[in-house]
Amino acid sequence: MGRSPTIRDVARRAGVAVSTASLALNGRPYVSKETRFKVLQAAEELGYHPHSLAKNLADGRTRNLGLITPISLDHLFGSAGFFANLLSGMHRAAADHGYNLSLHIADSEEEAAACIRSLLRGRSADGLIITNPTSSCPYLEDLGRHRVPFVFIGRPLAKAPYVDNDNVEACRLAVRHLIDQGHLRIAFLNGPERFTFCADRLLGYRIALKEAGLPYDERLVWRSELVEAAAYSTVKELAPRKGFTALFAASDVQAVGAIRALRELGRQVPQDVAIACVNNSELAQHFIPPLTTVDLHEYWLGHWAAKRLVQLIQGERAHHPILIPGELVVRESSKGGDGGGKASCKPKES
Amino acid sequence: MGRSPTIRDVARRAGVAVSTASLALNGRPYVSKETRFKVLQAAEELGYHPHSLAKNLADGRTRNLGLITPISLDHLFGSAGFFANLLSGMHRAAADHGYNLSLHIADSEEEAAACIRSLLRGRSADGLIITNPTSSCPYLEDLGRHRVPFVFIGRPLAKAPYVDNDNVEACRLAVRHLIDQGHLRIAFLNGPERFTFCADRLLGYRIALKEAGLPYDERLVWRSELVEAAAYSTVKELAPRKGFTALFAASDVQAVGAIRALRELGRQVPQDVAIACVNNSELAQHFIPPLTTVDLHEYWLGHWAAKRLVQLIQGERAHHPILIPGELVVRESSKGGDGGGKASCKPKES
DNA sequence: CACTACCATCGAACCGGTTCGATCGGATAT
DNA sequence: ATATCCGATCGAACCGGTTCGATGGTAGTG
Repeated sequence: MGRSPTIRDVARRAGVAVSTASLALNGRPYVSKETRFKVLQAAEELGYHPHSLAKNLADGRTRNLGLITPISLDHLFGSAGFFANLLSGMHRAAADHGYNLSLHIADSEEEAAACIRSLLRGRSADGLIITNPTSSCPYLEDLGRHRVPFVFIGRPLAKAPYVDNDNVEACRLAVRHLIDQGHLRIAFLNGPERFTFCADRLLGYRIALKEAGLPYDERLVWRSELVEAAAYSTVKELAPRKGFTALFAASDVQAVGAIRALRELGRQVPQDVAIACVNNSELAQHFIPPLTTVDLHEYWLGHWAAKRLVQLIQGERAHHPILIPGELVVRESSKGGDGGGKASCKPKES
Repeated sequence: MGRSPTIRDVARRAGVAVSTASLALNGRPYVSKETRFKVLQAAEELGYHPHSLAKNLADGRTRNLGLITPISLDHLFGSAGFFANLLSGMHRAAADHGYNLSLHIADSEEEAAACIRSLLRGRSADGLIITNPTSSCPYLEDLGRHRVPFVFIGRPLAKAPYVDNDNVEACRLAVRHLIDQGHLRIAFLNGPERFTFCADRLLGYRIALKEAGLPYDERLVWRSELVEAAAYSTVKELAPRKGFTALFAASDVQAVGAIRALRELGRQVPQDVAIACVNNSELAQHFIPPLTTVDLHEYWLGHWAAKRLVQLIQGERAHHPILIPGELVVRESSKGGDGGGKASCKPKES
């Protein structure tokens, strides 16, 4: 078997010029019905399929979206499941628009910057999706210079297009739920300040309190890294001092660590302390007691990130951020019944 | 700012032919020191960076590895964390060899087949990594015809190159551990027969029993889908009948379901029943009690899959499968102390 | 000194598509 | 009947690299 047939082979067989064959194969106008038919038939007979690289080089589009994740996976929002769902939605949206998704995992932000630079220089992606933007974002300058569209996943500090969970509303929902259960003093185990989503979650917490006319007590707001052990030791240290009947954790692994600490302090969940958290992972589902939590719909986060990026590539002036609503899932850890509100997956544009 | 400089710009500026510039830029022989220097300097001054698409088209290599995952993510080995780690290792190995990783998630095997066909026809990948092969593998014919190298992750039924966890040994280790704890009647909650890794896990279970001189009792081998609810109902139904003091589960979510069922049957873990399982996920770590399990080192699974694929692309006759050893992680659910054996990450070639 | 090797370099062809400008013929307008 | 326009088609240039065959010059060998 020889090499694969090219468009020239098709043209020759159909008895037309190469340019005509190209027009016919791409379903463009200015080709007569008969010619189009001849060309398509020739292509069919030869088993012709266009060479994607050649196509890309010729028209200057790569049909590629680059996903850059500048954080080692085990730290990604404290949950690998999150990432998997994100990917799934992103891939679907990309594929729906005829784009490939190419994956770039970096262990540090510098590595991510290097990776981005290399993608830009090689002109190997039509657009970039970048997760976990931080305050430094060393690649911003490069991005601006090369005029390649990009979208952040997560709220960046710099002014740039992004898609994020509606963290404020997610937390408002969860805390509101605890309040509805009759709790008046609700502790908040938040994540590190350096994450913008932690700032947003704090805001949601405060709004819920305010709406209910409850005082905001700084002494009830704690911080730990987004891992079980850190949450455990933080709670173990700080919990004994203050009176509270419920605890809201910024992530489910933190909730789990908190619960372990509380138990050792002689307080049972949910009897003595009600718990709610964010991030409906496998852990939250299967933990005993099952955790009341906010499902962040990561799938849609990924989906809209890709979709928005495609819009930008197509030249739409798509400014405003996209916020994906979360959905409260009530389970035993907060003592309530089951069920919970349904939230649609149509994002709200802020 | 004009368009990016091309190699012709560089050649012109350096006062050499395009072909010479190409040789110089790629560090190939037959270029004098001075010429090479002139070219590199010109490139530097112009800010030249090669256009990856053009390069790929010219030399016929895409520098792309396609990852095809023919299973919706939430079913992926019953664990998204597994997938995330897999990706991480795969990406690293691919990057180390100068390859991109492009992601293709399919919801069904037919979709995966379509995706593979499209990749092959467009000649858009130098090689393919395909997860979760099944008995049908409708794409095998296409793969053979296009002569594009590929590697399966997981043992396929057909004869084809693959990388997999050493499931047999992983399970032998875990069951052996239960035996060492003094258990004589060990139930096995396995996954569905259609997965080759479940067959392998059963084998490991049997070997461990045999080595210890324990009888194999079919009535102690159960099956459920790889989700918590299925495991729960299976154990709830079957556990009351048979006497056993330990249970080995093929995955950690199954272990969790089993534990829930056992509790409802009035048997505590680990006091009444010791538990061990496979798949060291977040869930296994943080569950109460923490689960004794086998860490499958998915990172290395992904890493070696990519590495082996690159070997195949480079023309090495790399036949034998690669098996990644697992590592037993002993936790409370099996009542033992802590620690556990260390396994190296150098794979064993069978 | 003639003959061969080989290094350095060059121009042209090539990879496989798309696109642009020119051409030609037939239908419509004047 | 002639000018105008437009649909269909063609050839050539282009995208930005790599590679191959040819050439010229220099050094080594008999």
